[in-house]
Amino acid sequence: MSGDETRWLEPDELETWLSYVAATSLLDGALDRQLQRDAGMPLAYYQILAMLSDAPGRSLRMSALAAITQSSQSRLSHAVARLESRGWVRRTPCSIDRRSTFAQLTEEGYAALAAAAPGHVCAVRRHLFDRLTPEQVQQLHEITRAVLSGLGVADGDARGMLPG
Amino acid sequence: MSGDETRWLEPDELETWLSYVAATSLLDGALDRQLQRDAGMPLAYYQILAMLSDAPGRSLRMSALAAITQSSQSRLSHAVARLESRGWVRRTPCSIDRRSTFAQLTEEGYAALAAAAPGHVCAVRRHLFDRLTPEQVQQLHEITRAVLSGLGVADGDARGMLPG
DNA sequence: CTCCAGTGATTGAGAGCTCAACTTCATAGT
DNA sequence: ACTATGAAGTTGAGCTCTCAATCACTGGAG
Repeated sequence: MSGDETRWLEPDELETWLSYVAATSLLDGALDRQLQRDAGMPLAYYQILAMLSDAPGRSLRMSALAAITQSSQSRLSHAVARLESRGWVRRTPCSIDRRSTFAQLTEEGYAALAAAAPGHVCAVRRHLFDRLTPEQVQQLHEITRAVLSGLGVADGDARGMLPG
Repeated sequence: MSGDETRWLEPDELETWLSYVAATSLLDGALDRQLQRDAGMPLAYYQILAMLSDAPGRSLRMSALAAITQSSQSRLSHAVARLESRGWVRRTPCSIDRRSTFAQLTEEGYAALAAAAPGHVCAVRRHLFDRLTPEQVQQLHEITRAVLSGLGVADGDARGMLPG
């Protein structure tokens, strides 16, 4: 903490960083707004429903669901409570380990996801994949994998997005 | 809206997308937590202070500040109100156009930014740039530029990050 | 001059998130 | 069996963000 040896960003790194911040926050905002407007749910809820729909029995332990959605347990607990109040998710206790709770997608939840999916995927295409060459998609994958490995995440943790 | 011609994501696109979502949300969370812990401010506030510090007179119109921080006017207004209550920003009316308001960084605000900057830049390095090759930095810049152009943003809008 | 559409900014309500407790339960050590 | 440690999940308070409504002002059009 003594001495001033901070390595500031190089000009090209700074440009990249500012561009990254702008792009990710705008992309996030655009997807969030699209889903909120057309499906009445924020992006975070869509991701929860999508992960559940892809799990065996459309059901997962809360802690597993938190892990694959990059969410804290507290955040997930609040979110599932709200999803449950809409009838999209049902919570059931686990008989093996009575600390655990399973979150299961209801039929209504599945229907809401299925209704939201086309518009969402279309928005992801329009804003991201339609703008990139196949090489850039590959590069982006490598880059995000590198970042993830630095944040202590094993690759291939997250699965599924399509309902079906 | 009739017919089911949704173009779902290809397997490699899906992989990339999931990896992207995980990486960006974790990176965002890590930077936010670092700043909140070490400097008592969220990332969004740091970005506001940083943009102000780089402006002539350390001062910008609210609408200009909103634009370069990718923030809605409402969000910025709330944020600046909170920053003002901490003494980090001062609001002054514009005499030319009396609808406008200038936000100016105070000395205390500059000091808070200067104190926060080393830790923040270090975290950006650790989590992002230290994990990428120079080619990947270049690729990331191209990719984010492509995304920005699709969201109606002219490049080079945002400037500055370092205090000084 | 008067009216009016549009811009800059603020406000309040409500939704969602974070952080720090706290409860309940499992398990390893003694 | 008894205790300690830690994991799973929930809760409440406080903070930030979004959305819609609103206020104040500007710049024309008639």
